Amino acid sequence: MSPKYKQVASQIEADIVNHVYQHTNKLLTEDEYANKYGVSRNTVRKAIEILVNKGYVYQVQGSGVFVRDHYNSDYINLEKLQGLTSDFSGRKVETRVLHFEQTVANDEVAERMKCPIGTPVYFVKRLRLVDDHPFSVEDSYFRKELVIYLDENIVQKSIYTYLRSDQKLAIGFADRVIYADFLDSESADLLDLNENDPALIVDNTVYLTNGQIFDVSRSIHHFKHVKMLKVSNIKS
Amino acid sequence: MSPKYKQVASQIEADIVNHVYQHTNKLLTEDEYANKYGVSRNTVRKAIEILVNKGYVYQVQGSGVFVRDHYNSDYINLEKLQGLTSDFSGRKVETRVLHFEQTVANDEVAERMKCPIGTPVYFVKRLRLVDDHPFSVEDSYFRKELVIYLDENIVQKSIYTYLRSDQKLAIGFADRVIYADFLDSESADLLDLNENDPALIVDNTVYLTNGQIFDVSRSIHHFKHVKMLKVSNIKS
DNA sequence: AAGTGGTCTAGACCACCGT
DNA sequence: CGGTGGTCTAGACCACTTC
Repeated sequence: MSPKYKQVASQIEADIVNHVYQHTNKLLTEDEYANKYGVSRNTVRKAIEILVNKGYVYQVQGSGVFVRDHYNSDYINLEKLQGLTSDFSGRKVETRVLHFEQTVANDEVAERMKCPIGTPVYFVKRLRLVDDHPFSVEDSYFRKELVIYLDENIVQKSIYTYLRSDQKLAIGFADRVIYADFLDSESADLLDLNENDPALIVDNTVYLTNGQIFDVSRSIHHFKHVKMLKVSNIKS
Repeated sequence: MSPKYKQVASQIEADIVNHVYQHTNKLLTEDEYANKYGVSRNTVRKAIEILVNKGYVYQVQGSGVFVRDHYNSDYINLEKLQGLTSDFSGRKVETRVLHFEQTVANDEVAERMKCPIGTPVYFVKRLRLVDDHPFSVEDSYFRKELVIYLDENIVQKSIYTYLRSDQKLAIGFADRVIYADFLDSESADLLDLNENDPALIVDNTVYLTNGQIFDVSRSIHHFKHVKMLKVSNIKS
């Protein structure tokens, strides 16, 4: 049972997607939603806050909440963390596992994971495709003591759904560092590009709620097909 | 007079920066802050939310709020929108205006600004340096009807501080699209790189609170010196 | 069982927008 | 001036962690 503010957010989001507010681009007032859904105004405000962060709407004090042009389905939204499938809903998203093994952290991985060299880890190399175009190559390492079990079947699907639901892993937060570099020859082959083309790279570090790092990954993206989007409000 | 929750956030932030919580990495409880500052618990929660978004702390239900390793001064934090000076506090940040003119939107700018071709705009080209290293080249366009006035002196300093304080412009929100591409030869010269090296590019679109676009810019970053950071929590 | 963060309410008052 | 979002309160109850 998800909390009320998320339910309200989903309902309003569905309305937006279905162009309910098309005429004026203006949402109902907070009081109106509070009545409509039988919740308090603060709950409505938390719901709207989610939509603001997802880039669906913007708020104007004294005036109302308005629908924005929202970039649909062409960008990786840095606000959402659920993975490609939700960013590219309606498009064909495919994952190929290129390599899966149980190994130990070398010096570079140990540094990124802040763990000793030689710590047991799972290594997964995957190629992601969107609409049959190679999209990104991802190298992931999972700390074995923390994820307990992983195999090639699980890795083929959504690793995070499995870790969260089946393993009950308490995932806390993640850092992503975004930068550009020359494309290496191996990734170039996989992405159908040339060595030394530009590459858009994301280094991802995922922490448990207790602050331990259990997953680091590096995604090398196809520079022609991948753009990231960040929506900002001028507050906080 | 800024709202209470921002004041509380600043105080706690100062405590964190001054290593007040170093021993345990644990903040006070929400009730303790509520008492300490004479505010309600919800106000404390809004304050902590800001710190979470800035990547200073993370929350664990039933346990407490904990200080994180925070990346200081090496990355552009995508959460903050205040510009380079605040990201690289303590380092030398320099801006050189390469070009300033009053002109009209061509088809590409008109498309990005969603305005008619021929709309009067200010064009500014600037080179940014950090610690004497070329950092990025930025082309900006401002819609003349909306910013009213701009000149070479203002453009040398913080354009946004001027627009906000002096022009009382109601800036609402901004989109940033991040991608990689080949470096063009002009930018390569300015950044002290070679043509066709990788480039990390950010297309920025800034809206007024009424939804109008008044500024678009494209920043071409030095791929060796620039990394962007996004901190995410596993909620919303 | 006690401590602590997460959700939710009902209501008050302020700040800003528009007519 | 009325409408609408922004801030703030005091208190209740739930969910999870820790002991």
